[in-house]
Amino acid sequence: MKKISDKVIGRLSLYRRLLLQLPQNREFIFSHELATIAKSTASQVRRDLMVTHVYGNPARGYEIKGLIATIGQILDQPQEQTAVALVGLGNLGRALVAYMEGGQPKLRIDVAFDRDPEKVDRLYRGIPCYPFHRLSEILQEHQIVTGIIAVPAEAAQAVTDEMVLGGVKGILNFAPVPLHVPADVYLVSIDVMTALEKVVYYARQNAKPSDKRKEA
Amino acid sequence: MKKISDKVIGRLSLYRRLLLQLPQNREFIFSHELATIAKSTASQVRRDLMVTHVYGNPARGYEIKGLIATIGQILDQPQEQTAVALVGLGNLGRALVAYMEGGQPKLRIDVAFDRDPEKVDRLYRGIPCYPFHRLSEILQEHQIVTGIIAVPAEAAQAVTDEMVLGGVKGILNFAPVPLHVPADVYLVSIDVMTALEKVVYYARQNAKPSDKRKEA
DNA sequence: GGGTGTGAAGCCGTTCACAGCA
DNA sequence: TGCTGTGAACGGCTTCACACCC
Repeated sequence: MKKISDKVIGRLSLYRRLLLQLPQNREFIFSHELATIAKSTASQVRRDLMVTHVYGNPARGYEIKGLIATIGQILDQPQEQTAVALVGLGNLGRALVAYMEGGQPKLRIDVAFDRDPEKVDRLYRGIPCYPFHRLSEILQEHQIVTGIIAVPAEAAQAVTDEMVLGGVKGILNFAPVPLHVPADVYLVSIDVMTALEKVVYYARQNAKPSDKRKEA
Repeated sequence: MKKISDKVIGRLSLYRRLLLQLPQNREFIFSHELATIAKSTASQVRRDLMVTHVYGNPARGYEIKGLIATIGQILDQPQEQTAVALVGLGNLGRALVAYMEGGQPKLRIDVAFDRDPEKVDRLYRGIPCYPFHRLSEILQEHQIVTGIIAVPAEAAQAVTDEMVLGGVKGILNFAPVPLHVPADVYLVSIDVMTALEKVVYYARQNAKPSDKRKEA
């Protein structure tokens, strides 16, 4: 299978989620319809779907079942569930646990880690929680290759290093620090403060022109 | 001031945060040094800093104070604090409150909203919480132009519409749904499940080659 | 010599536009 | 006729490369 770009993978994940929400009896969908619900364009959707090799029919559109199945083949582990490790069980960590319970059933948070002795060696919503110092050991033991970092900035690089030691190859980071990882580890950082600053900046730009309050 | 791109705004925000963490007595920094801590490249940094019109000196680098001040002029509201509204006080919402307490002091969550009558009409960490139906009213009253959506997917579009009605021009969305907003509203969506699926995908790709466990 | 500022090139992702087909 | 699949054009961002300067 050739390389599929980052962006396309992200959109395929979105398309699948949207397709799964369609009425069960719905069989086909046109690119422009999927584009509408994904807030995208028809060309973009067609381009993206090319990588699935699910071909649409000009009269009917794309077969929904086929798309869902093929996107699953691309994104999901062939077998059962994929185990993910979560480090940090603060508000953010707990929000993520809730998120996952609703979402993709193929992904499961298998183990959690926290610094707080109160949380360690207990279950949180069925997830066992261990202390930081057992990180790499337990990741190796469970053969986990994906980790989520939900700890404060100061701890993030140390946690990352332990994860890498434990054999993790993909990290989703919520700490507001640029992390250093080896070349064979894929890192996605979600920087909430930066995102918010962007929004504030553009909100201001857009609010300015109509300074004399446009609301009636 | 000419248009500054999305990406550049994001990096300026990051650069400022990193510069603020430098030792107080540090006066100058070279582009390659800033690049190292930002996990970027020297050319990228120099390109980005061009928009600030803070010029570096080949012998010394860039003056840190000047950079921080100029980035502040670009990103921050000229006067005091910028008020932000938060909708949804679940785990995610509370995590965001905590985030903001640590971060940028220029940004402050002024009001919160929740569906839960238990939370409504009380203070959470000093932030007053109102019911959903007062959203647009209160946003207008407080002249708030920036909102954060931290509610479940089902409620997100309705909340968005109310925000827009209330005069919001920038939205940071954490609900896993593509939202529809008018052209003059700037929207950033952070889709955690999609980000995680990306990470899982690439983690698998990277883990595969060394299937016969490389750890000694 | 080593770093900056910046045109120019390169790269990638998106959009256009159109032939082919149900 | 209206939609698909896709080569080609376009546009934006990043990287290169080099003249200029301390």
